[in-house]
Amino acid sequence: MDYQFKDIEKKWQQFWADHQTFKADNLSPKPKYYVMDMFPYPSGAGLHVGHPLGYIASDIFARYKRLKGFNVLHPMGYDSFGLPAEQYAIQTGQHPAITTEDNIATYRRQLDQIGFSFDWSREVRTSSPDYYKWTQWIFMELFNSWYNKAADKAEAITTLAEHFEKHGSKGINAASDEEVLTFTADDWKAFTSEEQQKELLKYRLTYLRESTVNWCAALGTVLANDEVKDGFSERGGYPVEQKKMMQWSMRITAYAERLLQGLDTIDWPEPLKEMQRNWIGKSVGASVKFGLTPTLSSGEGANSTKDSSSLSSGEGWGEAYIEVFTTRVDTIFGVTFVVLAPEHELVSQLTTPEQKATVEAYIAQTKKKSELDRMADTKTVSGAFTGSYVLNPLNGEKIQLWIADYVLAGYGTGAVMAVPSGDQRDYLFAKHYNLPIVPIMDIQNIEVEADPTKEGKYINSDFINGLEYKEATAAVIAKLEEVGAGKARVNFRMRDAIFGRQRYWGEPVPVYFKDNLPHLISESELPLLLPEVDKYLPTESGEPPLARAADWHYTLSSGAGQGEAFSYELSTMPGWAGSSWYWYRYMDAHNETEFASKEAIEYWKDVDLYIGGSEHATGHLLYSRFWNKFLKDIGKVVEEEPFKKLINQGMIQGRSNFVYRLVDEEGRPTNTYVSHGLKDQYKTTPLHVDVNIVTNEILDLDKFKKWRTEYETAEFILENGKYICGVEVEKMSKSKFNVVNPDDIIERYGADTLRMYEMFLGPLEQSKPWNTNGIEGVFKFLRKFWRLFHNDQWEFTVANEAPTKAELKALHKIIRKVEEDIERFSFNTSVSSFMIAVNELTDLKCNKRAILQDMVVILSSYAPHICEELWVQLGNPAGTLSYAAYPKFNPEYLIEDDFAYPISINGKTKMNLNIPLSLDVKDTEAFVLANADVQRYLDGKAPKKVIVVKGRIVNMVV
RNA sequence: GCUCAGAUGGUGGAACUGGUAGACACGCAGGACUUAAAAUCCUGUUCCCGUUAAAGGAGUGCGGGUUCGAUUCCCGCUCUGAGUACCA
Repeated sequence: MDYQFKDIEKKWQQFWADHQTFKADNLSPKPKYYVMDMFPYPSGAGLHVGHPLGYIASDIFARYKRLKGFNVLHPMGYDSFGLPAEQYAIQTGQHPAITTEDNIATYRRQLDQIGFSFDWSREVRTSSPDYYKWTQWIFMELFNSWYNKAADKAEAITTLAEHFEKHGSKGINAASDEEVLTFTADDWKAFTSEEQQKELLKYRLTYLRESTVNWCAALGTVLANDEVKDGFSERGGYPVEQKKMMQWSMRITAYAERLLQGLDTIDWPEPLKEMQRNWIGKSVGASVKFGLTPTLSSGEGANSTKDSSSLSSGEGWGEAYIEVFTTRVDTIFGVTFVVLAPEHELVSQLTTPEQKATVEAYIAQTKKKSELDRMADTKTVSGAFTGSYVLNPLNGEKIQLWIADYVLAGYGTGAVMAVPSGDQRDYLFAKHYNLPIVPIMDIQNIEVEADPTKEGKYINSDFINGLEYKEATAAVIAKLEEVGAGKARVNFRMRDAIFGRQRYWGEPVPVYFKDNLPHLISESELPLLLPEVDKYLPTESGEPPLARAADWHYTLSSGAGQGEAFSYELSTMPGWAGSSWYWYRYMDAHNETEFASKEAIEYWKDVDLYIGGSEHATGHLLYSRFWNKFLKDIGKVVEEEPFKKLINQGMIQGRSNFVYRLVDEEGRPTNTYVSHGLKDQYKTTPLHVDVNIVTNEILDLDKFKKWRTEYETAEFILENGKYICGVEVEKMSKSKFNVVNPDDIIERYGADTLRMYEMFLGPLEQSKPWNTNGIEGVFKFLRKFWRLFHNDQWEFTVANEAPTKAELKALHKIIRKVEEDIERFSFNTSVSSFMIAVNELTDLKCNKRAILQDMVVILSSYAPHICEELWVQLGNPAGTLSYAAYPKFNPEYLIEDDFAYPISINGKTKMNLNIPLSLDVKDTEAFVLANADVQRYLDGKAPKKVIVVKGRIVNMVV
């Protein structure tokens, strides 16, 4: 029979499902291999042809690894909490769980059609209670932990409480809030239980505190930094403003250094690592305290962070100071002013009465500027003098204190020491306000701009004069430490991640409030189920949707306060909560007593290959690494990094087609459409046309007329009897009529063709537009492959004779090629090689079992359905192909007796010459020179030089 | 501005450590089969000049360099895409 892909594919998909062919075993003597895809959010639109690209690549890899003898874990699930289902619920009143369920069904149907070798018995859904029970459990573990910097790991919060009990706050080096108390053991014991809890909260790895958040009014929720792009929400593009709110946060900054270091140990694309490094933003420098002047302290408006009374002590600096962060502490003698962010908390106190009006006007002006304006307008210099002065801690020099919006409140200490000779922003500021600029390097050129050089020797710099950069930095830091005015410090740009969302469709936070303090519910009460609500909107008083849940309160089953009803936390967890640990759930998806068993985790360990898009660089991929490190610290998992190797598949863009509608003199649209090549001779407007009625840019006129009623009577101006459409690459979207659905492709060509064509399109990592033109080539290839096994009457016919040398050569070439290609994720080149191999075997009229059976195994990772069918027809038991052995490459079959050397003169190839490979370099040269054609090219002259690279090339210089 | 990735026929792309540029496929042109069409098969297809065939020249974004030899390595530039942005 001819190649009937529909019957074949249906049959084998059914077989795999019925026999659970791809179920992975948690106990196996085989080496493990874990191949995972970024699980999808099941949107209402279903899959388009771009979505499965990465899944196909990972599936080929997973199937290949099975053939190579690995026990492969290749699971799939759904990231099913999220905003779109909730937005839909708000509009229609439909419960998000129902839409989510429907969407998952669509996704599953579409995925099944493509023939993936997923182990569906391990499917996870983040919105399912038996899954989010464990997300809540991890949250509780984080709440119960603090980060001990001395041990460089997370520890149980009880160890911190014990330390406070014994030693007070002394000797604790922890990741914590900024304002923690200093107290003795006796102080601690004297604290009320609430006071103790309040203090512990400042150390917990997930904590509640008043913080400035990205508030998106249109979405009614806060957003994490990575969910905000240029002042607008990443989803929906709504404006985002800064707002102070009581919020749950994750103390990811505790792990900043480990997150940075870990990047060097994993095999990820360099650009992606770079993005994470930038996001973490480590800078090494020093913090320096600029003391407030005593003159000021006795005057109006003086105050300090600690204790203003000590200012009169005459120390000059000491208790009252401005702290700055700098990466160039060596330039401290070039400081000519200090600048605070306008939002700095000490600004109002440090403004003198004379400057009050100016400063307040400036603050009002900067407040008006939106975040966007402030970013866009980096050229204009603006600021205001506070009237106050600070003292340089190393030479006591009196320095003006300014405010300016080029200093950001959220970075470092919100204050900078300005060195106009070395920093361009400080330079412009100094020029604009006529502040002094002092050179500090002998070779510095500061005539037109700042010169940040580290070369040369210091001048105007007190005790470091004449020194070089390295020794000067060390000397300054030593001196600062000696006088107690500063120390070496590392600063990170990364902030703690906001962990609450004022939304409905997310994991409830397992916390209730008693005396205004958060408490965990008991572990036995997990999962804390998402309650039913009448509407999915915030309440009239602005509380999150969960406040609408009737009768939703926490009651203590025992102890103090028993029977009393406490209110639950009303915000839910953000979208990234469920995706920050899901690879562990796949290891042991149905465990009811743990998130995954110890045995399962110790067997599977980590993800060997993770494939997904680069858009998750600073979100999911960073949070996942953070949670993984935490779980490692508390002894629940074994690897420091969760994803050993990661590959970003490129985005599949849309390829839009256009028709050109003629417009008349007055600019009114007509009913006539001009072909692309002639459109410049007319006045036209381009209109998107459905790419599914266009083939090789030629418009199907009948389909076009039927497409929409307005085109029913359309007329055309054709070129060469055809209507040619215009082309443009855009995002794939419904409104551009360029969406290609995999279902349609499978209907016409089958899943095997789709799989191979998606790979054939180009390198996996590269972004490229989808173009269905060309899919015929892959389809023809599969038919040609099928034909190798069949005679002219389409009867299955294979011969048992021994293969010829040529046949073995064709086979072993492809055995090696595909192996090499898959190992380096170059799937597109494999497809070409398969075509070459089948073309060769077709030319050789090869139908020998010894060749074809191995071909079936090699091709089966790419085109599994057709191969299963042929495998069985070859007489093998059904279902054994997936676990067959990849054929062994034998280099002997590729050994050649001679080689057609390209003979070139001065690097230009002139001819080819067959020369036995048994000849050595010298004999080869003689062989070439003896050739009559070569002599003709040389025109009788002897070449100056002859280069012979054995088995590659002969080059003659004349 | 900074960082990264990329630029090869009409199109998607190949050429792995410097060694025959354009594999493989699409498209296009011509042919076979057919009453015809579809399907299938065969031949050609980087460009220029020339043409029965040949022979010749140019050629991997642009300009230089290293080398017997460069799509590949080095320097400078242009363009495209992505990320990031007053980070002290």
